[in-house]
Amino acid sequence: MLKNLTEMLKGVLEGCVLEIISRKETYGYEITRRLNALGFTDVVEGTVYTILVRLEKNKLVDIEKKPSDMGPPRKFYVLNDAGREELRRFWGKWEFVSSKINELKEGNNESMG
Amino acid sequence: MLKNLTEMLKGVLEGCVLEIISRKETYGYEITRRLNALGFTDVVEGTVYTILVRLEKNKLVDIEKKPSDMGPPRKFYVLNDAGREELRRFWGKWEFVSSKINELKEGNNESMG
DNA sequence: AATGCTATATAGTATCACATAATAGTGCCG
DNA sequence: CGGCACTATTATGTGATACTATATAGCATT
Repeated sequence: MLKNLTEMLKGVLEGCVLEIISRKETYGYEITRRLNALGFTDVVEGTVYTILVRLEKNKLVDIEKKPSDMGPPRKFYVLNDAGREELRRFWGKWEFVSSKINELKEGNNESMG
Repeated sequence: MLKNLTEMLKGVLEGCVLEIISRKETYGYEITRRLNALGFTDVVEGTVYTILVRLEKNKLVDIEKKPSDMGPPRKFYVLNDAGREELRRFWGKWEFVSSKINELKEGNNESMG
């Protein structure tokens, strides 16, 4: 698979985590597996947990601890209003940036002087 | 226009600069104007020059200094073989990452367990 | 008791875009 | 001439982010 996507994931991985949480209440370990299944095979738990800590610090999520019969207790995350608004902004940025980059890739040079 | 695209541009701005250089021999100031015209209005010269220094350090470009009748001399950049290969790899990564993110956005969840 | 899977936490690192400022050439206007 | 605007490059330092590496711990199977 493709290697070293690190830099390209900066600024989008947090948005991906927000999107995943928005779908259904979930927790760090499961989010990591979800990202791996998506194709981001090199993303590890440590990376996701730092993002989750950041989301909590920025008050974008509500948290609830629940027992698991598979191992230690899980911390479940749910988007709050601020989180949903942040997710909306993220997709707005993504639409903008990705469309511009694809424009550059396709060679649409009309905007040039 | 959209604000604070900084983090999302990490890992892609260098690729954009490579693509712009691949089109025709050009220099830092002009590349900055090109990116601004593309829509990345907040990108400033300082940012582009740090990228150009990096490209030079990584031996992805050949450089030629030429006089200008508009101001100080210009440093023109041309992709070499390594630069073209790096650009190819960049678009490969971009295709991969952007397709996966769009997949997540559209809600294609088949890949989930 | 050892291994493996599940589950979270955190200190430290590398990389990158960006802020800021300095330097310098050209042309214009007063 | 003096200042301003535009062109053009260089360099120092900062902040944000993904990643590395490690530690801790519950549960199940061997």
